Amino acid sequence: MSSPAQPYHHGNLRPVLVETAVELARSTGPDGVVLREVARRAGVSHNAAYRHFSDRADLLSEVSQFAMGDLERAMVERIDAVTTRDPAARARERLRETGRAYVDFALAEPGLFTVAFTSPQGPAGHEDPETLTGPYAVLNAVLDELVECGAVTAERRQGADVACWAMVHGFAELHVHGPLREVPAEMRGPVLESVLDVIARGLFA
Amino acid sequence: MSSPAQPYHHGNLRPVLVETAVELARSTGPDGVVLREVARRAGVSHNAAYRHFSDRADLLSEVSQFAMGDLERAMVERIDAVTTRDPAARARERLRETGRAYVDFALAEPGLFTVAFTSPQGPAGHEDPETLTGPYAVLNAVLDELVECGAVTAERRQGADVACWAMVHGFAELHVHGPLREVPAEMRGPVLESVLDVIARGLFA
DNA sequence: TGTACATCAGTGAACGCGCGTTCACTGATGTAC
DNA sequence: TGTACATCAGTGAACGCGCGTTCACTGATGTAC
Repeated sequence: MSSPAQPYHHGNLRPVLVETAVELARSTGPDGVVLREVARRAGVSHNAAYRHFSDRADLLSEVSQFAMGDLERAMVERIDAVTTRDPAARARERLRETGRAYVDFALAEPGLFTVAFTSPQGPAGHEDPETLTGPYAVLNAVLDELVECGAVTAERRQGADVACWAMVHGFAELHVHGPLREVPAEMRGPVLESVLDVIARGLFA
Repeated sequence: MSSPAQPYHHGNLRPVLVETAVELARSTGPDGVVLREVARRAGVSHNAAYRHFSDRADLLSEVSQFAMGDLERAMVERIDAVTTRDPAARARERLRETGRAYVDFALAEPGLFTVAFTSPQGPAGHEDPETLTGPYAVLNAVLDELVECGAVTAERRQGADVACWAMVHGFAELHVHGPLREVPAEMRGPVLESVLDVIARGLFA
């Protein structure tokens, strides 16, 4: 009547492997996503994974997609929490919060942030705009709001997406992997705000 | 009288190893800097390198420093080539050229750019400002010029260095390793210019 | 309801890879006397 | 000028690592009849 502690058929292995790999990525980055270690932690033989993923790159790409989704969720959550009433002020604040959320995620979850940008399939910005998803789509939606409420002119909307993205991505990279990685945490916040000020002055009418 | 083709004592091995490692980094990035391959290409046994470097990380750090110097040289060269007469316009153009040179280097030499930002010793921005060198110092000097000629206020000078750096670094990262890496080359230039416009409007009085 | 059998999802053993690093050694060089 | 000897800068062989991946296999499941 009692089933063995570890039945031969796991029954739910694929999602468990992804989850385990995500945890590994969280703590050790892309290089930490080692097939044999994932299997070990899932309590399964090291090549059981090959029933669910064609190879390590396949699993890693799954992890990467999850991480990108996590970043997107973090951004959306923070953007939606903005309570400013005035539409233009609200849109401006939502843009700021987009940037803060991006950087905060990178600094809080450097492993996931790194894996999110590791060897994904293709470009994020060249599919049919209708079907855009992910952080880039979120940013674009916020920028479109700014145009709609007149805070950003149509002309300045051109290239604004890449400008915003590059700014926060660069800020994050410099602090996560780059030469600013030793900058104490309490200094980062104020500097980020002044960086966001530069973007704001550069974009808003 | 004739010396053998390969004398036992190389006589100049250390710089040759660094040079070889730099070429390897240029074509294949940090992971391509493999001790045994460096030695192979230098025509020397694979552990001769241990007479000159304590380990692979030591050699790689040398390569990283060279690459950072290369980036700096590229920036200085381009900045010095600006011929604009009017001091304020000249300073503004020098800042733009700083950004263009940074991004151009990253895209032309992705391997060196990557290795330059790979595991260097410490932060670039926390030594005594007097002794600052490298790309960050070059940027700071250009920004100081802008303050001197009144194009940037002292208040806006605060954080301007990180803003500029983050912007071009992020632009470069997104295009070299990131989701924009498939963007065709002819589209990058115009987008970079509009990104530099955002910075300019955000900084200049 | 029972049964034969294809298919699915695991297992353990093994391979090959190329690396960084260490060891014991040797050939060449420079210096004290 | 000669010589003994310490030191420097190479050599080739070997080790150990942990990985990704493949192989032949087996236990469990589901389905057609």
